[in-house]
Amino acid sequence: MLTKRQIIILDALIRLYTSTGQPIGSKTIMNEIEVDASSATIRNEMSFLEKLGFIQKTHSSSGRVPSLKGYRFYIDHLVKPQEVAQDKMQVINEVLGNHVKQMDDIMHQSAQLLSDLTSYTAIVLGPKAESSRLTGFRLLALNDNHVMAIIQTDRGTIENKVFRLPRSIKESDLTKVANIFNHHLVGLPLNEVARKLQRDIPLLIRKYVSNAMDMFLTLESALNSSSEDRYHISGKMNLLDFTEDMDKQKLKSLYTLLDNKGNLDLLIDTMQQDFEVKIGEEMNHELFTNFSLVTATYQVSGHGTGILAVLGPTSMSYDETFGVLDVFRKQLTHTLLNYYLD
Amino acid sequence: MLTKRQIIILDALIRLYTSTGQPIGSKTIMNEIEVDASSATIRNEMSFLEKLGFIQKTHSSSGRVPSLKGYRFYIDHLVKPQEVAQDKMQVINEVLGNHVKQMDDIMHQSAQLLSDLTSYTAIVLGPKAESSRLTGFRLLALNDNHVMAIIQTDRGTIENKVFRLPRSIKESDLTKVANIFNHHLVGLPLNEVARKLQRDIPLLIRKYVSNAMDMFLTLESALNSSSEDRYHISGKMNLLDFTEDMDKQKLKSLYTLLDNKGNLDLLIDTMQQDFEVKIGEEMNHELFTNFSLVTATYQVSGHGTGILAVLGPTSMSYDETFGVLDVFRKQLTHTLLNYYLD
DNA sequence: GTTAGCACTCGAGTGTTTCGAGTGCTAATT
DNA sequence: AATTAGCACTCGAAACACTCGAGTGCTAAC
Repeated sequence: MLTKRQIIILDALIRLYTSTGQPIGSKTIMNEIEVDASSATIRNEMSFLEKLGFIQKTHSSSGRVPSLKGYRFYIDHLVKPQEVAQDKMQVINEVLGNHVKQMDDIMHQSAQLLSDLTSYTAIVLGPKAESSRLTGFRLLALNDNHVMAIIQTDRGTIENKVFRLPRSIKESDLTKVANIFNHHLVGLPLNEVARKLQRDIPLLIRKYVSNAMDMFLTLESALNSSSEDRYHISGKMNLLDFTEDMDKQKLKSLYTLLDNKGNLDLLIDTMQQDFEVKIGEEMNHELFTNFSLVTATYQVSGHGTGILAVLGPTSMSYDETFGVLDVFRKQLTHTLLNYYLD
Repeated sequence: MLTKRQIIILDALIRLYTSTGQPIGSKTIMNEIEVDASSATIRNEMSFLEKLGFIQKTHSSSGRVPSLKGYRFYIDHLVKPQEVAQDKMQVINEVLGNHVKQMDDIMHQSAQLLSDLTSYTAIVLGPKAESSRLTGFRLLALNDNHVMAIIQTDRGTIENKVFRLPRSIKESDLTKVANIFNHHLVGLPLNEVARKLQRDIPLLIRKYVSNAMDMFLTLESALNSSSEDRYHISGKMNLLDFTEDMDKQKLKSLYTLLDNKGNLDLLIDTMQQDFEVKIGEEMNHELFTNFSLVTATYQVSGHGTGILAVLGPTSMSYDETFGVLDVFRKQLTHTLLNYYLD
């Protein structure tokens, strides 16, 4: 168990380190904290904290930096979400309060704002209900060989895909196909829909559409895309400020990973709740050892849960990030409630 | 005017430099070229070439590197498009020959392949006819307050946007609005459509849709997006291999620029023809002084002109890039002709 | 016109030195 | 028993000197 003074020292060390980026020595801490103790005393305490694994040296006579265990302790017990400055609040209110028309715009602007305000990388996931159902399905003949499929869910998502059919199809056949789809698929949860689309439906519509495999592939991608399209990422390049230790090759891998939205699933656990922080090694990915991911969820009652995430250096200012995220989650809940209402 | 020997030396110097990246000395050139001349003679010739501005030193006793003027001369007179290796050809044929279904996929895969094969950054623009016309316009009520607009052009492009209307609108009114759109807009060139959308139409539909400004903004963005959506960029991160001289700040600017497709207009002149190369300063942008942009056009008869571009270091292998681009333009013409045909 | 020969230049790499921030330990102090 | 002043020690960063070699320009001879 840590003594009060040890906690104060650890707290000060982490605050100092996250704001300067430099290893912190005993004198610096002495000048920072209220406690009346000489640098020698603090050195003793630091040596103790090091033995317990909360802090470490970069070389034998250097100051100390927090270790993973140190950060973990800080985040679990010492973080004080920082209040967001008035001017920043105003920007957030303006941007998100503004009556934006499209869901994508809201998400996109949130991500951008979040990365701007934190100077880190922001990832925003739109709200997703646990099991949304298919409520509408339409096929629309655009011309002789182009058809548009429109997929609606009970959560307000609308996806559409245009695809070409191998041969032109009679309008009447198209209607029949649409009817079959409506009859067999509408009302089902999306995962069920995907399954039926692969198994049962091909048999049913074979007589109207001869070579429909392409169509199914496309439709399936439309169903899935709602998952990939949930990710909005912004400020990727802010990470460059924290990658001095990486070589070119690693940088490439890092950005290839971030550019490919499918990979973000690996990073972000969509089943988490409230605030969570993954520090460095906790992300289980070599490339991210020097990064931390702070995630917060937001609820839009009746329309599911979304996620806000900030990816920054392990030595990021957690206080500030927590503060900003907290404001965002509230504002976003509010904005989206309006969005779904009117 | 340059003598034959001087040209041979310039040619060898550029080839050597583009393959090693190091300043080239007289002895190296002596060993490379067929001409029978001592290193001293070559030194004299190099000194002459330097006086004319084709090559330059990096410091007073260094080897020479090509100057902008040198590259220009090389590209205008000496480039020999390199034949593409058999195995690479096969990959190209496989990927582009494969019967891909969506235009976007073709473009996207082309960009990716092009950047893979060159190890530079690839930008691909889909074909665009000089003046495509609006051939179809539909409004589709999805539910009480969501409407989908579908825009078709005579070149096969199909854009669509979903937007919400402030209040629910009668089905019949919607039809009337759609009729007005069809009557006044269909058949016109797209730029004309955009103009009318701003000026004449609002007056006409005012009585059916009270607050339609949002709708127009959205529609306009759909019209324009067909321009932004033409850009497909891949292999951005390959540029990292050629940015050792850039600081973090510049890197950020560079990638912010490339990430924002709207900015690519600045880089790529859509009115050019055949092969063109912009070398370093010729791009008129500080960030690109050490890069070159090689562009090639491809024609899909009756469906317009598209652009292939490769962005790499000024010291890139132009021979290879020209070779690859030439194969691509042919294959892409072929692939797209098929695409439009069936 | 060409070339061998040579003095000269400069960057890259390597080793040396200095400096200061920081530590751990010991002995004296409270 | 906890604290602290004092001091020897450590190590990285920065500054500096030295060497090496690839390359040049110039001159004089071919």
